[in-house]
Amino acid sequence: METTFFAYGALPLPDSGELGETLAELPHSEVLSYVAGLGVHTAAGTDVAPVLAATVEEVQARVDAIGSLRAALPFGIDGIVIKADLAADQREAGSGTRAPRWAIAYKLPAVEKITRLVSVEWNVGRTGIIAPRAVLEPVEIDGSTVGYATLHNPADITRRDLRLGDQVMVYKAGDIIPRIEAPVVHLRTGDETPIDFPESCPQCGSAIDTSEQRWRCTRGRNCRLVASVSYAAGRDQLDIEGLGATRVVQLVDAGLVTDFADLFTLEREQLLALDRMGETSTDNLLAAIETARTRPLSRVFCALGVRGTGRSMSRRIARYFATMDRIVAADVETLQQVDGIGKEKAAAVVVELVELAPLIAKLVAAGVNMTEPGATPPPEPGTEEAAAAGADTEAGGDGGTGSTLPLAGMTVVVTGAMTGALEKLSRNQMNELIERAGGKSSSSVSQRTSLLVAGDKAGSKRTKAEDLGVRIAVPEEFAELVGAFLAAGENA
DNA sequence: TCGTATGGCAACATCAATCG
DNA sequence: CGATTGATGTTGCCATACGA
Repeated sequence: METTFFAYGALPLPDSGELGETLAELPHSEVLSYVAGLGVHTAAGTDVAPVLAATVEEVQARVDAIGSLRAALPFGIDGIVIKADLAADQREAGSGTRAPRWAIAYKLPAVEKITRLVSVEWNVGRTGIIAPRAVLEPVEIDGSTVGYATLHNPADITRRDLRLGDQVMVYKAGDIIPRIEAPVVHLRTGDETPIDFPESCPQCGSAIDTSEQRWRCTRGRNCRLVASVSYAAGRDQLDIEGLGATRVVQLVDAGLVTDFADLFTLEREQLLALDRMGETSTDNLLAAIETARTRPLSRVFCALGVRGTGRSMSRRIARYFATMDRIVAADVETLQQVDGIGKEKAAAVVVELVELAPLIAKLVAAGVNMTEPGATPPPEPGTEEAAAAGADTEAGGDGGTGSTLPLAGMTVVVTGAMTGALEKLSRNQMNELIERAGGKSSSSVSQRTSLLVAGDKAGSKRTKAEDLGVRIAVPEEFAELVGAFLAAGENA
């Protein structure tokens, strides 16, 4: 079958040089003309070509015109996009995390069909949320066969007074996701029955927390191990290719995985023993897991599945704290420094991180990366020590010249045997490294010490640091913290 | 107090890779 | 070679917490 596409924009490749800059400055209309000039199809050659509109009235007129042309078009449309033409306007509007704010869709009404609501299933998600899903008598809508539709939550069912056996209006929201619009009340026969709500978690039988609109199993993320692990392996988290739902179920059933940290200690023979896991799949999966070990902190943190922290929030948190240690050590006040975290979310995060401590420890033990590349942590809060160290003239806030150094304002003590990237460094070289990174090195632990780098066989200094509550880092973490300065020192 | 950004979820078709 | 599996793209809706 011959396929056609219409270009709706153009983006430069990273190395397109001058063209990249030109494209970024061109009004959208001219970008499209340019693309059309290259011989690429655009909507310009159709009956619903883009037009420049200067007023809201003109926009409305064009929307109406296109709407009335819809049925006669040789292709399907679900709406009309209204865009800011000038590059400067687009920049000013910017983008949210989902879509640009300078382009907005006017949606035409979707095509509807009537079918029967057969039953309702209750699915438990990775967070323990119990979501109702309607089972429909299959019906063809706009090229695909619809058999299910989400009902969101119990209140939604009540609000719309849905009953089993009802004839319901179904459409595809955005021409994609099936959705029940409403029951067709006048088609009722009297044989319809109420929809039963679950009284205990359909997954594990535990109690249900009904205090919010979305009901949750009281065991939360622990209710559905399979869902938690799948989420952790997902594209926006650890991105482990080849680990789909079926594989996860197998691993859990075989008892090989009790949390997602177990993925990192899987052995080849264990995987080969699973159904439909041959040599190729096994080796690919193992390689994917190895890669996952080095994902940035933002993704590892996201994989934990702390409620209210998805992709965006996890990135902000990781950038702010730079290491997992710092995130875990953060109190409610510190967490609120992160954009988008207020009182409630901060408290929830603290509580969940306590629960997750064993899992995090397990991940650390498995060698999973716990740092965010390129992120510089803020100066330690509770800065009496830092202030006393006298190195925080720039921490006051007016300047900021030296504040980009990772150890700015910190007093650091080294003890024990270094490992990893720092293995070959003498104590003196370590001290140099600390100072290059903006810190002050010292040889004894006191109240004024901000960080103790403790290697193997660390002794009394470590004990003292623990007593005083001084932050302790293993050499590997420290190496991450000062990575850039490490390379510089080696060459010198 | 209210507008809004974000998280979380859901349905389906389609294609490529791999297993048995 | 047929069957199984995973990956992917697409977007509306809802609830909630943030933050001005």
